[in-house]
Amino acid sequence: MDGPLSDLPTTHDTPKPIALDSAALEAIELMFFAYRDFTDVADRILEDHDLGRAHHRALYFIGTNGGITVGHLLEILNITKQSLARVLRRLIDGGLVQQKVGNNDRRQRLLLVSPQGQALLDELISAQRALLVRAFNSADPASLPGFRQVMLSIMTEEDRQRFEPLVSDASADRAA
Amino acid sequence: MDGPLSDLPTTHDTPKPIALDSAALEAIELMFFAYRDFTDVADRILEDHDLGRAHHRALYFIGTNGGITVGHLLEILNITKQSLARVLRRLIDGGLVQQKVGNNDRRQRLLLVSPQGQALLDELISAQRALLVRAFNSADPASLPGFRQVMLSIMTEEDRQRFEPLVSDASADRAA
DNA sequence: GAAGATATGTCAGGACTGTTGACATAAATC
DNA sequence: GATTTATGTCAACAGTCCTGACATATCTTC
Repeated sequence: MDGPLSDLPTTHDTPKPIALDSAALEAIELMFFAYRDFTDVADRILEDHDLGRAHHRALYFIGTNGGITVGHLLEILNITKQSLARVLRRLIDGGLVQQKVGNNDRRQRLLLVSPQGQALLDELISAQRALLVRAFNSADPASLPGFRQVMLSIMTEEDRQRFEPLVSDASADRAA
Repeated sequence: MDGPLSDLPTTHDTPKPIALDSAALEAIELMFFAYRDFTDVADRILEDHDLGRAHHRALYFIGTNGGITVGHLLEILNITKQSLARVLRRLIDGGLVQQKVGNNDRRQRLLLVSPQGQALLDELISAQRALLVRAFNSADPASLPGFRQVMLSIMTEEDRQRFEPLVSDASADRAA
């Protein structure tokens, strides 16, 4: 109906289930519109380079995981190697990504972004980061941890673990 | 270059811009993984009915806006009428959606979900709602308003307005 | 060292979803 | 009556994902 902590129209108990349920219904639409507008700022940049979202995703994870293997990238993206191959081909042929034979395992093709690839990636990240910083600034600063916690909770356990190093950082930090 | 109130990484102040900036970088990935896993639960159901995400979106907004016009649906989805036509054709031919001539304007084709369409939509909504309720339960209850506020702030002003009736409810409520 | 497993690449074909451009019809509006 | 609006449709193209099959090079194991 309305806000996440609203209602309590009845007597006294089971206040949470009802509130969570209506909050979840609204959240379905929050996810749709927020994600669409979030990806939109990158899509506009990608258009200028005749690239799609799939190229963006590959470029992003190669850029933030320099030297990543094809297999690991496939695990992150959760697509087939044939799908990735097409995308990777464009990125490599376009000079945005380079390959390097693995050091220990010569079957591996380690992926690296070229300077041009990094330039494009910087542009994409800046645009999305700017959108998010504006959003964070216009929201109550106290909203941030809540946003983060809910987003993490929505993910599968497997995906959530990708963020855990950052989480445990805080607790394991002072051990140094 | 970046955030509206950002940088100046020099002497002593501006602690927030830096924090917001790194939070925004992490949020790029939060958006990617959370949205993917969120859509995944619906995708699995859609597979059983040989429908795609586009059908889900159309069915959803028809179901939650009974009697919506084609034009209004196009505005919400932000796609071309040719794209929608293909999707709508499947939904109508499959008996999930029905059309009705407009009352005031007989050019309009008002869209309505059939009982079967509602059954599928219920299934889809239940699955996503269950995922979100689980997420909300595993997160701190105080996280919810923050999540909502940030998601709203990420959207364009136009999309945010779709939620405003709900927002202003709280402030205009006591007027009754 | 031969056999099997692994990492990667590629060809072929199909499905879904989005786009542009062009045209058609019916009904509202001026 | 002329124009605009709401909707539908045909055609073609692009991007992204999938399945299935096969090929090559390089580990790993017995």
